[in-house]
Amino acid sequence: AMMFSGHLGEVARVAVEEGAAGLSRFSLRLFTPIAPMLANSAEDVEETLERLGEAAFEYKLDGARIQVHKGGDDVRIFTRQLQDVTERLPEVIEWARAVPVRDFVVEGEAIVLRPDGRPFPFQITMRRLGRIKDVEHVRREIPLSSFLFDCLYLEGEGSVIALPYQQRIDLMSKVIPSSFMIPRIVTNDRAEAEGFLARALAAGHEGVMAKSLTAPYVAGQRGFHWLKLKAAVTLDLVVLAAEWGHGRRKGWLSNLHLGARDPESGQFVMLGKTFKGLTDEMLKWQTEKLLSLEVSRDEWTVYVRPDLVVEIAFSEIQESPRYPGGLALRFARVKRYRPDKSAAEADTIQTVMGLFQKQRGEGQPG
DNA sequence: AGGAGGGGATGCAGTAGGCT
DNA sequence: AGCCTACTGCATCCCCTCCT
Repeated sequence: AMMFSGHLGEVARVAVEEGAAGLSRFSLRLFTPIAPMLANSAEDVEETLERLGEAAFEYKLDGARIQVHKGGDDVRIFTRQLQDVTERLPEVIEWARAVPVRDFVVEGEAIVLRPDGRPFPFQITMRRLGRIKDVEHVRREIPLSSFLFDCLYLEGEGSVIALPYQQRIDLMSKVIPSSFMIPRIVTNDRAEAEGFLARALAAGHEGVMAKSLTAPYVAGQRGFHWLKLKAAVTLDLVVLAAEWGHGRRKGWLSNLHLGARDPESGQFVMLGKTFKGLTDEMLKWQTEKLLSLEVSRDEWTVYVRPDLVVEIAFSEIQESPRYPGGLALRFARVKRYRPDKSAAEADTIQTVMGLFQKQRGEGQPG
């Protein structure tokens, strides 16, 4: 495992080039992890079907990606970053051994579910996955489920990464119990796909993945054969402060502190920071603007009069041990500035708490 | 296509400090 | 001297968008 603890590029070089296969650049060996195939985002089902035509739609679970290698009695499990996490996931070892095929490599998602099958927040899965000590004890309290969506190698077939996706799924379905397969449909019908997406979201999941039926497994690449579809949620928040950037952002105010309005106190509740989504032009503009609003500063940060409103996209609201409001945005990024809005029109902490409750509700029974 | 810019959370290991 | 807690730093998981 030591040799794979380094950077992704190292691993890519370790894998053997397979020029003859053309589309699939790397061959696969058991117990040598291969860089996972990645996805791009799509706006909606319509765009997805335009790009892919008839496609597979699968639930997108907010867990941790796993690549499971089995050779005889030996099982090894790798993360997206190709870390060997075998010892932490006894559940996976058990089902992999139970599959009546000697050798395989499959990919999927490991996630912690509630008894009724709805997902816990990602934080819970992380709590479990990060746990190294007392694994046998935590697995009773935080059991891990697996849902598989691809097959890279199969006894009797060898490497199947060059095969079209639908053929890989067909091969996998013959040996993997259906309860371990990710919920999936194949369609070119917009309404059907939209219904499937709505069910995924209603079940508390992140959204869906849409996948070309004909594409090979393109290791390590973020191509357009796989597209992710998620619910788009944004908040209009107020910039409370900004930190000086590093590297190519040196000299610009980059990392924004974001706050929601609290009508009761008239103050703003910080929900986290972001530096994502900013073009150089926006960096330049906001540096000038924020300096004009400066009220104080320290070594890294310029604090400003709460005035500027930004539209912020994010993936979910998390419980935060760090911020006073007890909530923080996960993967916040700037969509655009809202010069048309004043700070008094920004979204409130009550709105954020409402979204958080709704989010929890979707992950809970009833 | 890859790098840069850094977000939040977790668990773990190490250290500091207080207490018995 | 030994034990407990608190804090910090590190590695790892999840992820995005812009720029070269």
